[in-house]
Amino acid sequence: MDDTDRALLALLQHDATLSYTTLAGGIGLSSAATHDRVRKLRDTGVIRRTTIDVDPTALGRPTLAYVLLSADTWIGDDDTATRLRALPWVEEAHIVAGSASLLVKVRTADNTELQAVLRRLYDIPGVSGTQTIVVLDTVFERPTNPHGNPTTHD
Amino acid sequence: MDDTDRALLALLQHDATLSYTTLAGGIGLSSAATHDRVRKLRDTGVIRRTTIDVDPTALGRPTLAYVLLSADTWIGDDDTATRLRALPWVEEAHIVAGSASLLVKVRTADNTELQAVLRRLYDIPGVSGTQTIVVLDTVFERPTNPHGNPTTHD
DNA sequence: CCTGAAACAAGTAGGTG
DNA sequence: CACCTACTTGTTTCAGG
Repeated sequence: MDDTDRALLALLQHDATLSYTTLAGGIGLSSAATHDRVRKLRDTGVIRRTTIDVDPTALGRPTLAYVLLSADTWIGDDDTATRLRALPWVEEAHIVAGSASLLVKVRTADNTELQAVLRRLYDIPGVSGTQTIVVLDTVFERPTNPHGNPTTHD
Repeated sequence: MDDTDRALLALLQHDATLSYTTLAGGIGLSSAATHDRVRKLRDTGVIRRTTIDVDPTALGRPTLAYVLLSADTWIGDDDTATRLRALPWVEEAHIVAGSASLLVKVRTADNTELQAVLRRLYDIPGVSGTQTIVVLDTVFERPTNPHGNPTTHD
């Protein structure tokens, strides 16, 4: 993982349809060497997958909310994870420190559907309460920055 | 946007390197028709871009936290957005309802770096306080589900 | 890491219900 | 209008150095 790899990752994050020839031009290498590096990044798991970024509004889910789940038992187990995965509105689930146990990211069609999802979250065994943070507007969402932390060199 | 489009989106979310021939086989259409549909999904903005999913740990940012920013003035303006964008640790920023004004997703190398980012967030004009939710473990992160809400047909 | 060639996919054109 | 088959252009991928 050198600077060339990081440059490659940045280019591919921005547009993964770029040809190896174009990528090669961007980093000053031959197309074959570029190909080799990308293959290695895939094989080592740095690149987890090539995917598409879909507009949630176009999919009928313009409403976004973060829900903090409180629990009276441990809900960081596999069963809870399985139940959360079964809910198509849940995009992320994290075990968190603090008074809540779990943080989930939820996308729904509207507030009515959000309410229905909250009800389903309550139905998960161990869940004793929810605190919902409704997103009014998303300022930006972007991929993890591959470049070294700028302040490291201060 | 019919079921065929949604099936296409689901396939591409899972693996955007699939050839049109393979995609075509998955949805029972010719390669050219598949190509046409994908082009339309791109042109209409349903597919925002093709990108790679990079492991944040491999990029040296294994620590994840959500930070709620309180403000004593309005911080939903362009200047605040620009300042947040300038911080490479900030992956998402949302204007939220409730006592906080802004919710930001932050990835850092460790807790020390997280602390440094919090300090920078405080430096944004109008920010009067932060509440940090540290993620101990990510259960899952996945793309927006393209399929119709299962409970719609209940 | 490079050059170069073979296998393959993307993208285009023209035609059908 | 969405789909098909057939073709051209360009890209991926793999030798060998």
